[in-house]
Amino acid sequence: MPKEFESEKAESKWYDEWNENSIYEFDRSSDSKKYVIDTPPPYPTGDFHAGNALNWCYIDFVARYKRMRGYDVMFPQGWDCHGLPTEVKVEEIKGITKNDVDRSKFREYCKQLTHKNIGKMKETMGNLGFSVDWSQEYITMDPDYWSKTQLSFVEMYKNDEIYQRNHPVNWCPRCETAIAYAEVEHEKRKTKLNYLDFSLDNGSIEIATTRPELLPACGAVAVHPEDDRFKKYIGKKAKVPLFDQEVDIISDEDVDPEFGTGAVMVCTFGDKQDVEWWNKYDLPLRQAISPQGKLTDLADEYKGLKTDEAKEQIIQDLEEKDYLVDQEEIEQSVGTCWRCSTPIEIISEKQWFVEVNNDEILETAKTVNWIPEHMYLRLENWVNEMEWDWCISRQRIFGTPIPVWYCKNCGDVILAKEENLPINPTEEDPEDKCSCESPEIIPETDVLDTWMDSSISALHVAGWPEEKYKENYPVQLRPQGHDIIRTWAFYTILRSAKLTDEKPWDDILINGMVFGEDGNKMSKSLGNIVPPEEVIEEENADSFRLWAALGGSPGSDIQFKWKDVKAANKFLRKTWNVLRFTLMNIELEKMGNEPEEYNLSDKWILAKLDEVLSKYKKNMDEYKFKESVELVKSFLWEDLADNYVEMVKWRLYGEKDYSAQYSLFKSIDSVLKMIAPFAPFFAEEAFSNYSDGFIHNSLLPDLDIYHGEEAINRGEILRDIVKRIRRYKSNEGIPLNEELKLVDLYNSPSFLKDNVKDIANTIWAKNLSVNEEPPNLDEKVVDVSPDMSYIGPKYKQESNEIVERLEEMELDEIKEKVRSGEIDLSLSDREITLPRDAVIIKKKPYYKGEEVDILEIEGRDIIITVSKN
RNA sequence: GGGCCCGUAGUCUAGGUGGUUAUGACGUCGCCCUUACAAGGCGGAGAUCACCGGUUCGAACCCGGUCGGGCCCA
Repeated sequence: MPKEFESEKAESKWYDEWNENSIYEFDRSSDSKKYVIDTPPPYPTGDFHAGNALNWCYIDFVARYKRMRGYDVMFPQGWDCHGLPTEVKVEEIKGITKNDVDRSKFREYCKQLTHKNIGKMKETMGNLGFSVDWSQEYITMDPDYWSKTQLSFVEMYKNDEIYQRNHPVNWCPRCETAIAYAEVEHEKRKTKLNYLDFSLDNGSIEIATTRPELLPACGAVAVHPEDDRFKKYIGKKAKVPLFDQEVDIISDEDVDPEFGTGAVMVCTFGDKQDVEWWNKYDLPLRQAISPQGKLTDLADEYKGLKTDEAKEQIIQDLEEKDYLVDQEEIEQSVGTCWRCSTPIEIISEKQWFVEVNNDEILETAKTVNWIPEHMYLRLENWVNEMEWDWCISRQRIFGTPIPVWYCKNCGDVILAKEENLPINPTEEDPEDKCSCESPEIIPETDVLDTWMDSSISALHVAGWPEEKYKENYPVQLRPQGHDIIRTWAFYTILRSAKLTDEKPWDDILINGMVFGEDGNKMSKSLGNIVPPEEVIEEENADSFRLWAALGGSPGSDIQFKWKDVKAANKFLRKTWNVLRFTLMNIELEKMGNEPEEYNLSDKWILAKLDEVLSKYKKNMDEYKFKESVELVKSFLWEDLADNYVEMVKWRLYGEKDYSAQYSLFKSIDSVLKMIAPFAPFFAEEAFSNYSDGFIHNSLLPDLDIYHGEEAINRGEILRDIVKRIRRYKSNEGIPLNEELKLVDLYNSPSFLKDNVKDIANTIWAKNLSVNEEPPNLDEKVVDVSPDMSYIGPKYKQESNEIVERLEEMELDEIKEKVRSGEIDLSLSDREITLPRDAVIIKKKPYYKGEEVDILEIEGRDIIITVSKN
């Protein structure tokens, strides 16, 4: 076995071997229990970053672990291709706009770019060793997939869960498309609050607005019903400056009297609040902004100006005509397009919507097991403030086509037939004519929001729409980041509830965000990005994965730290060396048979291993990766390497003792299997030094050779003695392989008599005696202190006084009382007698005669005396 | 402004159901090459458990408040 683990060699070798041998392939028809994962289909940006990597590490830990527990695991990988970023990128690369080429050409460009990006990301996934079953790969831009998206649309349309109507939508004037509420980001920006005079029949009312360019869209002025300044105007009319429309003065509780003047104008539409009031008070629809972000006919002379140009111009005119009373700089939160940061507008357009049923979503979400639990609250919170239905139409090209046409004659919607899907209405005609018999149709050119594709990923991987999808549905696991709970998790639950009346998954495992070493969220602009590739190059893939496991628990954000990666590497090195030691000292070919007898130290390590294995399984079942790795690490390092190996060296070297060989082998083999899900390359490489086949194809052992308290307790006594003497030697500057003349144990449990050789040979004692009786030494009581865990619950309020009395007493006096067995105390209102248990007695042995050292073991009665030579 | 999470040595961190001496890692200091590993072993120093108040015989832990940080949203 090589001296060191060569990660580069292992990484380049095993990933290919695993795939060539198809060891991660899911077999739908097999009898074994299934474990299906609804892997996130990432957006193919070409960059698989550290945040993705954390998410995928969690998935891979689970996938590999479940396989080793006998599950047939499906770890698929999809790609959520459609959407704006690719279109924008294509326009940039090709130096065109989407309207310069025909639709199919543009789609083709988008597909090419997407394929290229997918290739890059797959490479990183491979480098990190993810056990994806590539035979299950899906790409949402492939007609195969979008036929499913379209089918879901058709089904939901038929169930009246999708409808089309004029409705205010969030609109990006740059991208010229509607966007969903969830795609709106909020940025703090500085702007001017303008104080304007609206004239009344007699006098005027002063309102404050940040958007004077919306004056032509003004449909009302609103004040608080209790506002004494304005009460008298409620129900009257006000005249909008420059545009002269007369609008009602209405009152509403939601007006903040503290903001501006306490009077606001209500427009079509400045913000969500306007939409609400427009609905509530049935205000006129005054659309002053076009889909291109320019002012419309309503704006008279300002028509055709962009909003910011219009704003400037209008302010200037207001000033000239004395309507502008004052201006004030304020900070404001502006809704912007998630893609291009352009401030969004709310405009009324004919769009397609999915009905959002809040109760149904929450009810379904509640039946899912959220890890960590509190992440459910984020969804609940989001759902409870949902007021609009989900706008699913996008005025773009690269997206799943909406499978409908309109009749030119009567305007009816002609829905595509299920059996004709996938279909692109801009390229194909419907099978049947409209019911009005008119032959002329207009294809729908809008495409679907990309969340319509990705929100059926769970259904897709389960095999929907084939009937047998039900065998795998709900799927077992959805892993995802907490940043997309309000989108992907939300939409998936919504769609699952509508299409199947079921929850999409049993468990949802949430991962946090990745921060850079400076403590900020990794981002290009902060320059704190560490790409996974860099870590693999500097250290190795397994150490990166161990960082992901150890850096934090699911749900919590996790900071990238090089020193964690390096520490992980040390753990691997230590494991490698223990295996190397093992293989150098065992007869590998014999390992199939269980030895007939075990030594106490063997029973101890095997019982300990049994305990570690069962805790490990419990942790892994609960997605506690950090705890799992820590558990294995401390077993490997402390129990196995620092103690067990030291205790069995003499048996391995001298007697070639089989039970020691076997126990050592079982231990390190189990350790490797437990770290295999976390460090797959390392584990496979290590495994190949002593076994055929793949470690990732093997099962986690169910050890039941020795277990239980007794073996562990007794073994720990043995370990403590050996450890104590090794520490003694180290402290005394005695080389560990130097002999000690005489070692005597006192107050020893009798079973240790069977372990004289173990102890003597481990610590190099020429002579060793084990005595049950106390040493012929004097013991000095050095301290008597109250035992609060006894006194507290028993004496409650009197506890403090008891402690005071005890502390007042001289050591000699209390010693005397302890000796007599009765610690009588006089409290303020009564006399009590404490039993011996109420105090903790610390003794120190000492020796009057020759040169021996006396060692104690913390927490044990055993006394060790040592004569060096 | 709202919801959720979090404040424990220089840094990161463990601490079901309250029990007095708070865990581990990195770093730091000292000693030691021990037939796998000095990228190792043994040991030391380093914490008023953010702050204030309450419940309790007893609070890092439970309750209330304050301050600070993070995420998501308005």
